[in-house]
Amino acid sequence: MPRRKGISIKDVARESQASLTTVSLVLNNRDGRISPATRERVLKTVDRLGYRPSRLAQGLQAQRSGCLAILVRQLRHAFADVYFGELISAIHDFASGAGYKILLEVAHPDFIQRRQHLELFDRHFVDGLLALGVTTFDEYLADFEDGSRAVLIVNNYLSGKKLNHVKCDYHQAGWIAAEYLSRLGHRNIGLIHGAPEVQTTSDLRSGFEEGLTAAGISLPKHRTADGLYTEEGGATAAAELIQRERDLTAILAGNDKMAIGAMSAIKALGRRVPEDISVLGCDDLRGAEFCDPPLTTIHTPLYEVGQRACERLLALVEGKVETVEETQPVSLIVRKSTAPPK
Amino acid sequence: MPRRKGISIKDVARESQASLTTVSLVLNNRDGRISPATRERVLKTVDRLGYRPSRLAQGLQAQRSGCLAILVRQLRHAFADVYFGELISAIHDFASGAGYKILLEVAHPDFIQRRQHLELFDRHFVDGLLALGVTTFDEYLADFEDGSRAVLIVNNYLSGKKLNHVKCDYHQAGWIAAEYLSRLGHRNIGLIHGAPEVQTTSDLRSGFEEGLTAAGISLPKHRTADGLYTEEGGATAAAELIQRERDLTAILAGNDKMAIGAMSAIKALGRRVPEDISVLGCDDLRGAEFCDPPLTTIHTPLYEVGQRACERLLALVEGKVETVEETQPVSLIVRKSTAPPK
DNA sequence: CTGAAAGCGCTAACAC
DNA sequence: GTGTTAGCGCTTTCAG
Repeated sequence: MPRRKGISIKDVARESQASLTTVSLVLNNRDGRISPATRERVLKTVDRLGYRPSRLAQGLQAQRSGCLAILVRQLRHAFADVYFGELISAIHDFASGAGYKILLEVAHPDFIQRRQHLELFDRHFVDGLLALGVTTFDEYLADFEDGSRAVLIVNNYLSGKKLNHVKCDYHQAGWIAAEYLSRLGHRNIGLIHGAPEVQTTSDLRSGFEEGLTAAGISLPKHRTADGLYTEEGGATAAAELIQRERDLTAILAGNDKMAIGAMSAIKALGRRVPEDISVLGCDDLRGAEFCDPPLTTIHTPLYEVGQRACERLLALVEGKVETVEETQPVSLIVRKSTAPPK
Repeated sequence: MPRRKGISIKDVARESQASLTTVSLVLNNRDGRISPATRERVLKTVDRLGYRPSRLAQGLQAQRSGCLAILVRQLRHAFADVYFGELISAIHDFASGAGYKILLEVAHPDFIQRRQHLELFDRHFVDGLLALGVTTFDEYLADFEDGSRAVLIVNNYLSGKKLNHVKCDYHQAGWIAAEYLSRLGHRNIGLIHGAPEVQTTSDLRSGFEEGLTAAGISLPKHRTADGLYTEEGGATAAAELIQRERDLTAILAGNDKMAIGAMSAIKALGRRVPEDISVLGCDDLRGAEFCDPPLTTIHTPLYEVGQRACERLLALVEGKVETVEETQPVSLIVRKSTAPPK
C-alpha cells in the first residue's frame, strides 16, 4: 500500500518561493501585510500540492486538540438507543458546524478506574467533554467539580454537585402531566417511573406528585412501579399496576419506551387505550407518533438540548463562561392515547 | 475557571534530576539501559506530579493520531439505529482495547463536497476509517481505491470497486432462507427487500432466488416489494404483497425491522403468524427475540463483524496487510414466526 | 548508563 | 512586506 507522502508547509514555502511565515500568515488570513501577488502565489501552490496543515502540529502549538468527547454511560447497546442517538446527533451536528470533532467514549468501570476521564484532558485528547446518561452512581464526575476542565452534563444533573448542565425541566413535565390527567377527570392514576439513580426520575416524580396533590389526588406507593426505562419493563410495570388496582384509569410513564410497553401490556390484558386506560409518555421521540394509538406525551426538546449543551460547552472551553446551569421548558403533545375516563 | 497548569516532560526531568531522554526512555519501557535507581526516581516523580504525555506531541513525532474514524451514512437518526449501534459498539470496544480512540463522522453532502473524508487523513485527524451504511451512491469512496489510506467498509462492499471490506454473507443468507422455507413446504413465497442501492440487498435477493430456483420455485416480480429497511416500510410492503397474492404463505424480509413491521401488518389484516403466513427476518438484532411471535431469522454476526473489521483496519493501518476482503458465514435461528403452510 | 541536540509541522514574536 | 528564529512536548539518534 503506497503511503501518503505528507506534504508540509515547508514544501509549500519552497515551491512558492516564500518563507514559512508567509505561508502560515496567508493560510490563517493574518495577511493584512502580505502582498496580493505573494498571497496568490502561495494559495496556488497550496492548491496544486493539495496541502493541508497537520492538526497535530497546530494543536501542539495552540495547546488544544479541536476535539470534544461524548462520554456515554455504559449500557447494553448505548449507541443503539434512540434517546442517546438523538442527543449524539444534535451534538455532532453542532460540533462539526463549529469545527470540532467528536470523540466517542463509554464510561465502563475500567475506563473510570484507569482515570481515563481525566487523561482525556491531560493528554490533550479533547478540549471538552459532554456526559450522557449520568446517574448518581457516577462518582467520578466529582473529579470535575473544581472546574479546571470543561465538562457538561447533558439532560441531567447531580443534585448537590457543582457540575455544569443543560437539561429539560422534568419537574415541570411531571406537573403538566398531573394537571392534564386530572383535568381530564382521572382520579386513579398510576406512575411508571425509570431508574431511581437518575436524578430527573425524581424530578418528574416530585413534579407529578405536587401536581396531583394540587388537584387533590394522591399517589400511593402501590400506584407506582419501576419500568427500568425499557419497553419490556414498561409492559411488566403496567401489568403489575393494573393487577394491584383494577380501576386505574390513567398512567404516566417516565419515557416513551415504557409508555409503548405499557400500551402493549394493556392491550394484551384486553383493555383499550385510551377508552379504558389513558397512557401518557414523556420524551416525544420518533416512534411516539407512529405507535398505536399515537402517544400523547410530554415533549422534551432533546435535539435543542443537545445543541445547546454543545454550544455552552464550547463557551466553557473558550473561557467565555464559568458555569452553565440551564433548564429548558417542556410541553404537552396531545395525540390519541389519552381521553377522559369512562 | 482555574485552567490546568500543564505538566510536561521537562517538569518531570527537572524534579527527578534526570534528563528528558532518561524520562522518555523510562516511560516508554526502553529502559534496558537505565539504572533501577534512576528508573524508580523518575517513576516516583511522574506519579507525584501526575504527569501524562501529550498525545499531540507524541502524535506529531510519530506521525499518527491514534484515532480511527467511523463514517456513518447520513440517515435520519443514524446514531439511533440498532444496526449501526451494534456495529459502533463492537468497533468502539475493539478499538479502545487496542488503545485507539473513535472519532464520529456523518457523511452528509457538505462533508463529502469539502472532501473532509480525505482531510481526516491528510490533516492527521485519524489513522484509519471505517465506513458504515455504504451504498452505491457513495462515489466519494472511489477516492480510497488507491489504497494510500487505511479504509474499510463494514458489513457491505461495492461491487467493481477495489475497497477493503468485512461483511456477512448475504448471498448465503438468501439461499438458507429459500432452502428453509421451501423445505417447510412453502411455494407461494414473497420477498420484502431493502433499498436497492445497498449492495447486500442484491446479494440477499440473488441468493434467495437461486435457492428458490433450486427448489423449483420462482420469485415473480409481483411477489417482491421494497420495505425501505424500516418497520413502517415493512408493514406497507407486506400489506401490498398480500393484496397482490392472497394465497401467499411465507415472506422473507431483508432485515428484522421490516419483518416486525410485516408481522404487525399481517396481524392487522386478520391473518395469523405463523399459522397463515410465515415471516422470516434477517439480522437477529435485539428485538427479534422479544417480538410477538419471536422472530425466526437469519443471524448475521454483526458484533463479530464490527470487531473483525476494526481488527483488520488496524492491520491495514500498521501496514501488516495490503487488502482485506472477508465474508462471514450466517446461520438460521428458528423461533416461532415460521411454520409449514396449512 | 545518561544527556545533548535534532526534528516532527506549525505559529508568532521579532527583526529587517 | 517578508524572513529568521524560537518554541509547543515529545522521541530518538548519537556522543560520551
